[in-house]
Amino acid sequence: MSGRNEIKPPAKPASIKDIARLAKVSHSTVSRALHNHPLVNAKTAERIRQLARKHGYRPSAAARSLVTQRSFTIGVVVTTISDPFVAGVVGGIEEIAAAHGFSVFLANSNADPEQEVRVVQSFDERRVDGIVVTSSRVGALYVPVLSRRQVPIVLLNNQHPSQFAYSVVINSTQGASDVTAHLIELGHRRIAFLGDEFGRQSDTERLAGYREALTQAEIPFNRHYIVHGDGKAEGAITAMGKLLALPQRPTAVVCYNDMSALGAMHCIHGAGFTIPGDISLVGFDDLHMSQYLNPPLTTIRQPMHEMGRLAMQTLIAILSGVISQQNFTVPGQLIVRASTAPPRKEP
Amino acid sequence: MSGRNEIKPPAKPASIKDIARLAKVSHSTVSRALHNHPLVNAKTAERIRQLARKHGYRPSAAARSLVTQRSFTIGVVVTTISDPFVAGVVGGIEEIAAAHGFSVFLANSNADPEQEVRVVQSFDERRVDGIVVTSSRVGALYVPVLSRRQVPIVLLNNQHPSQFAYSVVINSTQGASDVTAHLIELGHRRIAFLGDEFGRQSDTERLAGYREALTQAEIPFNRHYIVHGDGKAEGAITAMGKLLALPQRPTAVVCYNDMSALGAMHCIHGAGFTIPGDISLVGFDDLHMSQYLNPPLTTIRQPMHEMGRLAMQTLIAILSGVISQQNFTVPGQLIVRASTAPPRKEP
DNA sequence: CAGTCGGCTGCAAACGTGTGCATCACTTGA
DNA sequence: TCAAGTGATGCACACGTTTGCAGCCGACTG
Repeated sequence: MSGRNEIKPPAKPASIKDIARLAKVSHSTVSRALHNHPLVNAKTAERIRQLARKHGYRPSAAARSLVTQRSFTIGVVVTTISDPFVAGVVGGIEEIAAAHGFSVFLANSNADPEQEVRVVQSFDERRVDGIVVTSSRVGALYVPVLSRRQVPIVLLNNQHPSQFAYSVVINSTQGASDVTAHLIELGHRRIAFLGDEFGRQSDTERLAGYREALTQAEIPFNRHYIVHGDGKAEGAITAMGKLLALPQRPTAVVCYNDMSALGAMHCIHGAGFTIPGDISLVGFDDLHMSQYLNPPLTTIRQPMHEMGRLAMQTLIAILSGVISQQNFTVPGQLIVRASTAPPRKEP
Repeated sequence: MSGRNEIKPPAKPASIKDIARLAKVSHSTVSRALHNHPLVNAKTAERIRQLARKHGYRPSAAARSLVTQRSFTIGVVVTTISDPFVAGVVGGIEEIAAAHGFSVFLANSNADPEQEVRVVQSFDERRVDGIVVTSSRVGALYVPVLSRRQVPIVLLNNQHPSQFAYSVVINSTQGASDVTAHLIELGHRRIAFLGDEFGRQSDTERLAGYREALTQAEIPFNRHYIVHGDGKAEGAITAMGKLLALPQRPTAVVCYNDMSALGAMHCIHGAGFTIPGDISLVGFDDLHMSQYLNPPLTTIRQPMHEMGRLAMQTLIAILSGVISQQNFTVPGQLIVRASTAPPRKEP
């Protein structure tokens, strides 16, 4: 927090009064002309607009929002923008925001509570009109802001949903169930689950979906087949190692997400096994790269871009006073690729 | 550009005058107390600060920047945040920005000129203190803003550098030369280059580096070994297909970036060849996933996060009035992994 | 010809903050 | 006792907009 000192101001841009002086009218008239207000003479208005264009006049958003009490900005908090899923979501948010004249503030929290507090303060000072929180573990932390300033908050795939906020979530249970069912249909019975120890809500739900499919097929649950990584490739490698060390190895693994599947894939290949020959592998997300992996990954597609769009559309609806649905659950779609196949025949 | 109408304002937050009323002092005193100005009584100041904290007072950034003529915001333009390289850069920018009390506006241009104009206008209205443009083809487009308002602009890996702006670029020539030399050292002589038809500056430079290494080793240049994709996996697949169709296939391929390498890898495997057995493959970027590919990818590491940090640090230096170096060229680092090996012995 | 009305324009206040300058109370020194 | 000085505070203006209201001018009506 240093360095906010001794900073020199840039050149001053043209103000509405400058334009007024040039047009020989009051600044009120200029304001009205630029807003196409009907109460200003058509010819004068056109003359003013031309002058404004000529001098590259841009109204100050700060001054405007001071009087209108609306900033036309929203804040987006993410754990890290380097996560490809998060980046996809942010892309969707930004697209809709821009189309409606909103600018978006992006802030990384790095899952650091102290940093999250700073982000909230920053958004508060900026008087953002709304907030989207993606994949955070502490979305609830943002609720105080909401209660004080009535700023609508949309939680996207939050790990700790609050009933006081709006939300957009993937149907984790259904997705995990579908992908597990797909493996069962192929003939697998020794199916493991590689979760994310940090993914509270979604990990629980995906595990539930996995178990649901097992139950449905009357396959007994084996607790040794449940291991946990960190939702990234690194943690998945260790976790996958544990599965490979089991006396009776699984013939298929359901991974928490595609990045975990990538790590697991790396581990499996490193140990000299083949996919899907020795082990079938599935992910969750359908990241852009997943279709090009070797082998291409079977997974549950999470429409990240659309989810981002939906979050922003919800925000705009709320701000427009439209009564919006509180909670959206979007379905995942099973994408079958070459990383899954029937298990090898028992010798 | 619809929907900026009929939007209801949120609850009004506490203002400096509210705090002043509660503390029974003028708003000037409150302002000074919160800035730790020495000319206010220590006890009064503490009392005011407590009151402010108790009522969750946050000064309005808009009002402040109106009088100080500084917004403590910067604008970041990217073609698409879904590009993992771009996301890494933005992460670095945001980290430094946050540490210095700056907030960042993120805008996607989608490489659409019309959209770029809108972004410039938006940043102009918001009175951003600085701009970072990443991997754009039209960075020059932002210069008019600079000339009118003296807003410093830092171009990061821009495809059309302007001598009027600051810049941070990867040393593409050196990187491509190093990675090509690595292949030559392994014994390859039939080396192809798979470029990016849209990457003006960087494609030219990487191609130059490739040729430089060939010349150094006295390997004749073969124009049939030059093909172009689109910098993404999709385009690389088609381009790689052309190389595989050649009567005398190359034994190694230098790709424009890791995403292209991913596509090429997919194509090669799809055609039944092995890596690095039949063909050695190298990329450029060292994306996070690259180390986990099958096989792990040899590439040039581009320190994206650090480049983002450097860009933001440069911006802050300029804003602080420190005379900063105009152009930074950062070196790439050769990372050797399993996608490269000596060529198979000729039969 | 006086009065009214409609179309256009300007005045002034407000939004929330920072800051130069005047002011006030009180202490100190001669 | 009075002048000067010191420390703390308030006044008032500025920043660049938006907007309710008053006012002006010309034309039309009775």
